[in-house]
Amino acid sequence: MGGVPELETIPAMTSVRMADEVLEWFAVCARDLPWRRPETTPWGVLVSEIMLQQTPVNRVLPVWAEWLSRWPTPADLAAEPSGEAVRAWGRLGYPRRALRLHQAATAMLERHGGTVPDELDDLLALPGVGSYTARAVAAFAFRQRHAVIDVNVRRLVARAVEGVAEGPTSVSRRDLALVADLLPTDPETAARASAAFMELGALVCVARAPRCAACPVRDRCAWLAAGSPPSEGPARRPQGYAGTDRQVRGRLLAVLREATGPVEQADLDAVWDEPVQRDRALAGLLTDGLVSRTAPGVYALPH
DNA sequence: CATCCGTGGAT
DNA sequence: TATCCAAGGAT
Repeated sequence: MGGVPELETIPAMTSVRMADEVLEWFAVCARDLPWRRPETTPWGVLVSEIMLQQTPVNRVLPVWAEWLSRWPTPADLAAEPSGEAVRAWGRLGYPRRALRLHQAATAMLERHGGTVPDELDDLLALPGVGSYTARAVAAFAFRQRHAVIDVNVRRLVARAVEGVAEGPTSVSRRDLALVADLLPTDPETAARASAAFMELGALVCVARAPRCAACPVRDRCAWLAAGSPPSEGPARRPQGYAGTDRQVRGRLLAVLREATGPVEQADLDAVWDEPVQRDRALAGLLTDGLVSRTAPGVYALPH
C-alpha cells in the first residue's frame, strides 16, 4: 500500500549492492573532514555531531578545531564555567547545544570516568544527545553497526528506496529497520557505509537540485525511475525568524558573548526597542541557564 | 505531535 | 528581496 515496499520485498542482494556502490563513490568523493580522521577521539566525534546539528559543515570546521585544541577531553571542558562553552560556541546558532555539551562533559566525568560511553543507551542519556547523535557517535567513533538516519539519509531513502521526493520529518522504527537492512554485515564497513549515505545525501542527493547524473545509485533509484515526481501535500510553513524571540535572544546573547565581563542592563536594552519582548527573551535566557544575573541589573555568561 | 530554539550562505 | 536549507533535541 502507498507504494512503499515492505521490508521483505527488498532483496538483500539489492540492499548490499546499493551500499557497495555508495561506498565505492565515497572512497573517491568523500570530503576530508577532520572528525573523520582515524586519530580523532570519540570526544572529537561527539563535539562534531553536536555542532553539526542544523549547522553547515563549513561553519563548524573552525569552531570544532578551536574547541578540540582548547578542550581535548571532556574533563577539560567540564573544568571550565559553562559560560566559556557558550562564548566559544560563537555564532554557530542554537547556543543551548554548547550548554548541553558542557553538561554532557560533566556527566561523562561523573558516570563514565571522563570518557565518551560506547553504548547506545549511555549515549542517549547524555544531555543534548538524541537518537541521531547517539547512533552517529556509536557508529563513527566506535565503529559499531547502527542505522544512522539524519535528514540526508532520510531524503536518500525516500527517493532511492521509496520513490518519493521527501520522507516524513520524523524517523520511524520502520526507517531504522529499513536502513539497517541496507548496511553491510561487517561493523567497520557498516560504519563507513553510514558515513557514505550521509555524504551522498549532503553532496549529491541534495534537497533543492539533486545531481542525479553524478549519483552512484541512479540506476536503481525508485524516484528517478518514477520520473522524479515532486513532493506531495502542502509545503509546511517555515518558522520565520525576523521579529521573533529567537532573534532577540540571539542579539542579547551576542552582547554577552562579546563582552569580556558583566554587562549592564542598558547595554542589553539597546539591542531591542520593544521592552515586553526584550524582557521575555532575557527571562528565557536566564531560565535556560544561558545567562546569569550577577547583581541587580547586571548580567553575564553563566559560571 | 507541534513548536521552539540561531545563524548565515545559496538561490 | 524572500525563501529555503543545514549531520536535531527537548518539551
